[in-house]
Amino acid sequence: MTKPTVVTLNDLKVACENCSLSRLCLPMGLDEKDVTRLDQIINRTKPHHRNDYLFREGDTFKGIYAVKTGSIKTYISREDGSDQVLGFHLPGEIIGLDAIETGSHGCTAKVLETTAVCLIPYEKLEKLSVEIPSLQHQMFRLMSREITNESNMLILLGKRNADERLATFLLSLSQRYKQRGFSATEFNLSMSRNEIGNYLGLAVETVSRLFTRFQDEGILKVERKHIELLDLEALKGICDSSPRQNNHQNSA
Amino acid sequence: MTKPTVVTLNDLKVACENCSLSRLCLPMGLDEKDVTRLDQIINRTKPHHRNDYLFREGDTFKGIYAVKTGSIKTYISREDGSDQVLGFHLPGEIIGLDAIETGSHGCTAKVLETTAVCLIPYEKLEKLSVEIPSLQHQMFRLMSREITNESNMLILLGKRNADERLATFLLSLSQRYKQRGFSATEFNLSMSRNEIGNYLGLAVETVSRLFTRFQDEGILKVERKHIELLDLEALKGICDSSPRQNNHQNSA
DNA sequence: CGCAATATTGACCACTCTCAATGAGGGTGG
DNA sequence: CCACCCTCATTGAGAGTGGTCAATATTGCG
Repeated sequence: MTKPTVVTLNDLKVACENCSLSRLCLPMGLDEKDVTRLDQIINRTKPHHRNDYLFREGDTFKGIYAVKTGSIKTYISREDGSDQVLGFHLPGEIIGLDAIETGSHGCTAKVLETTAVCLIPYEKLEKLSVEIPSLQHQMFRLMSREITNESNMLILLGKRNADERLATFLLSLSQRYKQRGFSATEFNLSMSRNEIGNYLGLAVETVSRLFTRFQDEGILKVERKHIELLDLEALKGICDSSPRQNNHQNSA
Repeated sequence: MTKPTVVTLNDLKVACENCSLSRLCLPMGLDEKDVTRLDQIINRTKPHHRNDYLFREGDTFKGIYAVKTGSIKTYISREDGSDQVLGFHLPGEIIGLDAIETGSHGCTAKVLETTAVCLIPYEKLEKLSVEIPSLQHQMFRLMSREITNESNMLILLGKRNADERLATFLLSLSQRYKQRGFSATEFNLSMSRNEIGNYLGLAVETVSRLFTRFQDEGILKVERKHIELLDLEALKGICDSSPRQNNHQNSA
């Protein structure tokens, strides 16, 4: 059974500061030798700049990326030119796990601001996972976490109104920054209003209006990219409000 | 790199007919001895009946379930009593991968109709994956696939109108049944209208109205649980229609 | 047989999208 | 260094999709 230790993506985040997955595994029982082996397969890449692509839809899958600093968005394009933003990826987070199955990327990863990433070649990672059981264990957990994250997103998009979506989104950013040692209440939004709206299934205008309203209500202060969360409790309250529809499908 | 073979969940589905994961691995290079080992760790359980629980939110994670026959829904409950259906799981599909990380289930799995499942104890599976590299490989693919599936769902909920959601849902069922060797155009809906609506982020009434309209338009014929898809091309056409909102967030 | 759960249908309305115009930065080039 | 432009953000007005409420089948189960 997986031990419910507190060790998870958090630790990976710390690890990534050193452009290494080492600390991801250390607490799982990896010895120094194994850590070194893991470090050795990781490619350090030079910093990427705004609008660079880490990979595009259809690209051959080379490996997974760990964000060191900066931020990345992943999205899928449709033929008609419309996009769907799948996620924003902050330092310490992993990108590309969805490409393992098919061997090619199903989405595009675009750099939002100057960003440093590590590339972990998948073939080597898989081989190493066979040799280092605790690495395999951690990989399973990482992917499991990803599935859980997406499930949470499904709830947000399926049942939440605009207020709840934006509040949830802001709290998510807050928490993720906090875990990384940054301020939980003051940070910069590296993505545009349009990208936020796209991600949350809302029109840009709705996002903009909500920012204005939340600000009027004293919940936050926002000035272009800079945002300050003044009342986290209020935001949490918004997230917990009653769902848009009270489905009674728990019948049978 | 993962080889883009056609071997994937499909094969697992066939495998599950024998209440075994064996055939999942056979094409990946497992020899007979390994297959036997895999078979040995799988628990065959007696059939479950409508409204039984495979597991509930908070239950300790014992292992993943493979659906042999029947169907399962997974959902998350909120304090206020409302639910969010996360998915419907047909024969050959896997449930519970999201619980690996935390060691306890984050959602509830409820039986929709008389259903047979296999329980694959996770600890044993993980150990075996270390010893059988191609099993580990397949596990990674399985989880990756799950992530991709959920991403697709995000698009559906984020950008699609009611017509597109229902059409996509029906085609998904169609395809999954087809892969299992059942009819792609005629099957029974084991879930209620309410559960469909909940899953798709729509009100029950909307689902009901859409069924009626699709029927009037000659796209399908539906009688309570029984459904017949008369015009698959029309359904596909509905899925490909223009998105609800034409976001231009692919600016930068 | 009767009640409860499910499904269907109609009327109404609210949330959020769409369309449109304006404002505010940020970058580029003269 | 300023003018211009282009993108992004904000704000307003109107419309439409789909949710809510309610009444009525329909079915299935005890």
